[in-house]
Amino acid sequence: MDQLSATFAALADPTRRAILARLTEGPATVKELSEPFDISGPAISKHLRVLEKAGLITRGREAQWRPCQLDATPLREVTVWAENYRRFWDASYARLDALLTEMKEKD
Amino acid sequence: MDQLSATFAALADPTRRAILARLTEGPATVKELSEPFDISGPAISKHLRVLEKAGLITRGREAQWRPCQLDATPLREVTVWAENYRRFWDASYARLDALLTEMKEKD
DNA sequence: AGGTTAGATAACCAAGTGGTTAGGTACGAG
DNA sequence: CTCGTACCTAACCACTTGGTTATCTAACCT
Repeated sequence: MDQLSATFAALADPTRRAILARLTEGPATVKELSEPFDISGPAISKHLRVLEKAGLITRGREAQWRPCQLDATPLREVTVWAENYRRFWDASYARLDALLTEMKEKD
Repeated sequence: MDQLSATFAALADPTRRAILARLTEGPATVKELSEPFDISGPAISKHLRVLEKAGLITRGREAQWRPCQLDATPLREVTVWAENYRRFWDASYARLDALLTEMKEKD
C-alpha cells in the first residue's frame, strides 16, 4: 500500500481521528489515549499501529510507557493532493484558474 | 458512517483516486472510466458506487450511458479538516500560531 | 424481431478490519 | 520477591472490501 492510501485509510476511522486530535495537545501514553473511548486496550493498540504505519504518529519508550507523538507530515501530502481539486469547489479559484488557462492559450 | 469517514475511505483506494483524476478532465461514461484499468466492469461499478455514496461523483442518465461527473465539495471538508494540523508541519505557520497564542495569553 | 452494447445486480471468494478475551512481557513500588 | 500497572501479541469472530464470473435490463441499430 502506498503512502497516500495508507494515510487516507488511517484517517477513515473516527476513533483514529480523535486520537490525532488529542495528540495535538501534546504527547500521551496509550492509557491516556484510550480513556475517552469505550473499547479495549488491544483495540487501541491496533489503531495506534495503523497510525504508526501511516507515519502519523511516532512512539517512544519510557519505562513501562510508550508515549505517542503526532507527526503531521503525511497530512501535508493530503492537502497537496486535495489542492489539485480546489478549482472544482472554490468559485474564486475557478475564475483565477480560467484566467490563467486563457493567458496560457494566448502564448 | 459519517460524511468525512466515507470520504477518506473512498480516497484510500488508488483506483478510485485515478477515477477522480480522470474526471477532472470532464464527465465520462463508465466504459471510458474503466479503460485504463485491468479490472472487470462490476469492479468499476463498485468503485463508482463508493464514490457516489461519498458524494464525490454524481451520475446522469443518457440513453444507455450513465455519465459520471466530479463533485469535489467533500474534498473541501477534507482540506478544512487537515488545515487544523497545518501548524504541525508548516514551520512558518507554527511561528505565527505561537505568536497568536502568546497574544491571546496577554489578554 | 434480433443482435450488440452499456451498465447493474447477484452470488461467491480471499483478504482485511475492528472488535473481543486470554495470556504474556517489562517495569516500578512496597 | 511479589504485586500491580502499562502495554503487547495471539487467537478468534463478524463484517467489510476488492475482486471475480454469470446473469439480467435497457437502449440503440439494423
